[in-house]
Amino acid sequence: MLTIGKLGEAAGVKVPTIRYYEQIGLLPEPDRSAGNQRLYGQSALDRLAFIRHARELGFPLDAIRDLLSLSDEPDQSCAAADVIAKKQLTTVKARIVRLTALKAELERMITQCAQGTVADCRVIEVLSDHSHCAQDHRTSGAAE
Amino acid sequence: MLTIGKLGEAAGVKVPTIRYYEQIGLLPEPDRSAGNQRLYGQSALDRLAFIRHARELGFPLDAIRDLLSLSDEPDQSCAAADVIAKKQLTTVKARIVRLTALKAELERMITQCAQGTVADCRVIEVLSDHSHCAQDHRTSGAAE
DNA sequence: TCTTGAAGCTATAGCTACTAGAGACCTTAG
DNA sequence: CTAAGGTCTCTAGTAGCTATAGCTTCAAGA
Repeated sequence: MLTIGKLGEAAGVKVPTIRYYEQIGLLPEPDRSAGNQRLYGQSALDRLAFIRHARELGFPLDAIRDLLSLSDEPDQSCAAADVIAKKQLTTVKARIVRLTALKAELERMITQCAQGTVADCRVIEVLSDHSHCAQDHRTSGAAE
Repeated sequence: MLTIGKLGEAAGVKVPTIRYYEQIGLLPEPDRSAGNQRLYGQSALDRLAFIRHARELGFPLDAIRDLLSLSDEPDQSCAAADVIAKKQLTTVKARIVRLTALKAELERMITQCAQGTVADCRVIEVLSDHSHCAQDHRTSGAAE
């Protein structure tokens, strides 16, 4: 049996986050010790690792909730989980495109900065005037 | 003179967002009409466009606040602006590395999903068990 | 056995960067 | 003059945590 601290350590999740996941119903309420402290078994560790891993993959908690409900009912089709993963892949691809454009823009700004005064600073100038943009980075969604 | 709606349209920023920026001190309090409505001039438009542009490049509002205060004093060195931009570039680069690993992982998951039941669905399995990961995507910070 | 310090508990508030809603008021086109 | 739509303030909500306060419990050393 693991205390919440050990569980967090094992799964790589901070203690308040575990309590938060319990609060929003992602993790079931665990058994308690005689002194009211949470005690976790292997299944909680697996579930938490699942959640953490999905978070790392960029899944929002709602999608994770769906995935967990799928795995809680193993007779269901995997198509639903596949749909979720594909949706995430689309999001991730879009973010990469977006960030790559931002990177180019930032690099351009920085290399052109002559280290003089603010009056002729490229960083400020580029930010002030959209016409300086090498690419139109207004088109692919929010910057995050 | 522009009303808040026209200003938002001109800068590509939603009206509540403008009021929010004013509230947190990013935009100065504008003059008001006889009927208490905000009226903006060119300088507000410039400033708002700057903010929006910096947001699009992923700068957090705190960094934008710093950049704005720098641009208010054009005789200073622009080294500080350079530092802010470089920090942002580092963040963006890290996110790209991270998201690229996630993309590979999701693609692998999807191709391996046999479209059967959840019991043999790799999507669930891969997310449950870190050892299935093609790359270690644990190393480069939070998923956002 | 006692004690001390870490770890746990609940509850509440705060964070970023907005967004949405309620209900009243102002402005402008027809 | 009226009606529609823009604007006003204020509050609360969003995601996904993180931090704080003030308390209790647990494990290890003296």
